[in-house]
Amino acid sequence: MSAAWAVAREQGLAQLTLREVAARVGMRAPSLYTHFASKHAIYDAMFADAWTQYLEVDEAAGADELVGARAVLRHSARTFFDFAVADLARHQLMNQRTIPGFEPSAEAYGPAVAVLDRFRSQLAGFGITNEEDVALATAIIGGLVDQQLANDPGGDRWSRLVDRVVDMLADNLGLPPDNPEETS
Amino acid sequence: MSAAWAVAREQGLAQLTLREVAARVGMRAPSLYTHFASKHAIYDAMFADAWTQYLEVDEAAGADELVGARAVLRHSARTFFDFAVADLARHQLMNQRTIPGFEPSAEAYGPAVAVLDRFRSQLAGFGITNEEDVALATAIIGGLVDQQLANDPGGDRWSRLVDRVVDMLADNLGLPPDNPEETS
DNA sequence: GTCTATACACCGATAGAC
DNA sequence: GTCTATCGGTGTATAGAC
Repeated sequence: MSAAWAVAREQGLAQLTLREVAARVGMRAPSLYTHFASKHAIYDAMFADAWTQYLEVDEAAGADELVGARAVLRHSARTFFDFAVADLARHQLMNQRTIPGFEPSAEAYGPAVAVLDRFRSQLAGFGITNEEDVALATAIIGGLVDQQLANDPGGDRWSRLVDRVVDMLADNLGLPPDNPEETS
Repeated sequence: MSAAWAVAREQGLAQLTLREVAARVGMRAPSLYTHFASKHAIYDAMFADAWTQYLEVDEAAGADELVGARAVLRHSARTFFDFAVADLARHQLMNQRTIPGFEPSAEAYGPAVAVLDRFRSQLAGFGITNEEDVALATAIIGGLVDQQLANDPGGDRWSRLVDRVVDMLADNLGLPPDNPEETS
């Protein structure tokens, strides 16, 4: 698995080959079929691994301990953005349909669903329960990530917009400013 | 070219093969090298073709003839969204980095730059000249498109959010409501 | 069980005959 | 300009050694 991640990072997710992964663990390509049913099964395990990684990162980030809806959302968005931008191959696997014909299995989707549920309940804590609002929030943050990786990899042209976007979203959702005596 | 588009639509952009394209025009694969230097050269021509298509669609849509900044932006956003969602393979080529190692040539970028310049001058007409605001607008609409195609292809879960997102953006940009006697 | 050796069908690309 | 033949690469399958 870690060999597979290394190859994906170095050569690109789609350029991952069984022969290269096998070579890094001192094997020949066909031997991998003892452990994985196919190349897609490797992607599947990586997909689950990546979302499990993020679930732990998100829990460790402790956004829930902050005071104020906007502060919590800003922190969650920043955590997601930074995690996604830090590893292009991982992000392509987690959030895009880069690999032709690859669809994660139901088991692999488990941790991804857990992450989304965490976000949903976070929003619910601020009275946001509408599914449409959740879809809006994920789309907007995802849009920033995609633009950053596609058009300014390694830079910060869209990274600098994360806080602004969260506040824009909070305004649209009708969330009050965190500090009551402030007016926007 | 039209054969290439047909293959990309039917089998996926990345599954496009020279043999299949050649077969559809009554040739063998190597003969294509007389007309294109490589497979990437075909992608390059398709990239330019797609953005040229959109440039024409956008000009024909006539958003500029509408009255009111928000109405214009809503119309432009809808035009872009519908065009992108109508053809997954085309959108992957135009707006994502789906093909490993493929980077459009400077010539192929021409029409794409023209489209962006059109959008930029549209915003400038409403007093929006900050590059950051342009980046924000493109990221947000792009985010909707990606979510729609990835998580609800053929549906309308994010399509329904286009107007709302444009108004959210307009609020953030400080654009007044189109109808002066209305208050948000 | 675990791995190797071998094979197959496909890919993009090139060389050279016509 | 198009062909055939071929090369090195890929994912994948299977037979058989240990």
